[in-house]
Amino acid sequence: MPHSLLLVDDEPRIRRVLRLALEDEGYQVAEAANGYDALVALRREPPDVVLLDLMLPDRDGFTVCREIRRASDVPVIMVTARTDSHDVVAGLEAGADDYVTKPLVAKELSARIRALLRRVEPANARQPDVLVVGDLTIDVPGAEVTRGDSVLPLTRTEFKLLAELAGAEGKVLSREQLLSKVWGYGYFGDSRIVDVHIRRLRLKIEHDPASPKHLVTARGLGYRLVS
Amino acid sequence: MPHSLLLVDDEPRIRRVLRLALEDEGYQVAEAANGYDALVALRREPPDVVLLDLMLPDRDGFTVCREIRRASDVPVIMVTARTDSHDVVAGLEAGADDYVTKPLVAKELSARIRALLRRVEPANARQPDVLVVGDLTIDVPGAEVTRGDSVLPLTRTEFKLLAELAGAEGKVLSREQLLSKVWGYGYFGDSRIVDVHIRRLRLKIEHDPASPKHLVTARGLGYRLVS
DNA sequence: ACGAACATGACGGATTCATGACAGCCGTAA
DNA sequence: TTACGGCTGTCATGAATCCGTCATGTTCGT
Repeated sequence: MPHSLLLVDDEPRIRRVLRLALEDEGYQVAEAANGYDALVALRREPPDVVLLDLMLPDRDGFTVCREIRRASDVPVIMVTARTDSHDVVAGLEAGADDYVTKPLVAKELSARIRALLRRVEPANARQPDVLVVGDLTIDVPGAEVTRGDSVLPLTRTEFKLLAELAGAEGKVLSREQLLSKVWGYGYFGDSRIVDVHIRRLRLKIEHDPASPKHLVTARGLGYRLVS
Repeated sequence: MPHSLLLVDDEPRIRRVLRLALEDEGYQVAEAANGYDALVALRREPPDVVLLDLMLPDRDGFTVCREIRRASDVPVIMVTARTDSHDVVAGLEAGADDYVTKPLVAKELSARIRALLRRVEPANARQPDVLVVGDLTIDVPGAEVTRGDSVLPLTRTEFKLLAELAGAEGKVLSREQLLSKVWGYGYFGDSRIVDVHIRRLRLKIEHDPASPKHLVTARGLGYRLVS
């Protein structure tokens, strides 16, 4: 899913130029023409980053930035024609994360947005890395697989294999794909080793390993995990 | 406690000017004259922010930045005379958080450092001071572990190890991760040392050290602390 | 029915970890 | 200063178990 930006500037022409450039970089762009609209848009549809011009018709950008900060932690980049160092300091003190001056190069703005997102994302991406397939619960960071409340005693290779298959649930993964993901790219042994570990996995996770219901063979293609 | 900066620049004169200006702003400044020294200083005494010049005698700043990123998440601000937008993009892509051009105004640099710290600090400060795992209470600032109302006599290394594992409760930490967190990045001995200290910890915190219930080994992966 | 692809079971070598012992180091107390 | 005790890193050993390979049996698609 693309990252969303909120572009706040009163000049329709500048908005249009920036929007096109940023959409070209793969962002989804919303617009606001003044501080009030910006705050409304911010609350209605929180973007990943706000691009804020300093000169706005209703109130100046510093004030808007402080008001944004009161309501949200969203990253703010000030985009303005005022190159004075004093303004930079004021902008950053008002709570902005970055301050770039017009005329600006789209690539640079995009790079700054990425840098900021790179810094902010991990805090938001606090989703527990737990996969659920059928009655199996796969705790990736904990390297543990549970069914009901019993822990399945998987070995390292078995766990990695299962985790890969579960991460692509329903999709067929070829032996080669599994080899490179589980065993690493520098492996030159027989790809039949996958079969053996699949079997060992089946013995542990299938109710009837002889006729697997979850860890299914895709003859001639590879294997597939279904719930 | 003041924030610490690592200033990487080959020009002694520039270092002196920046150091004075930044100390004036209340920062504690360490210096490195080249990329190698920077990496050494980084692992010996991790700063809160790195200020990195692009032109260094041994290797260029982009490379140094990437090498820093491989070992650490520390905020990096590139400080350089090269104003070309292409360099800005390259610097940010190399993992830098910000890019400012000389000649620079101390107040602006300071404001950018503050903005960056403002963004980064909360992520680091999210670790609570007292961790509770099972019947153990781990007082991190007090460096004390209690069970019930008796204090467990842990050594410094044992305590750090336990604190790291408790901070990532339930997650498997590899020997390498533990080595870098407990022993520091600059340790090149046998990683089996982790095993030995794990054992010593078990003798002190497990009721039956021969079959550990809390400090569990994840064969082939590392260790994990569970309640 | 045939060949190819996969399943199955077994085996030996290789990893991996637990455990106990030991020497160097450091700070403390005498 | 010296002696001492506790902490740390290293090592050797042994046991557990994991992994890759192979030989053989079975199934599937054509």
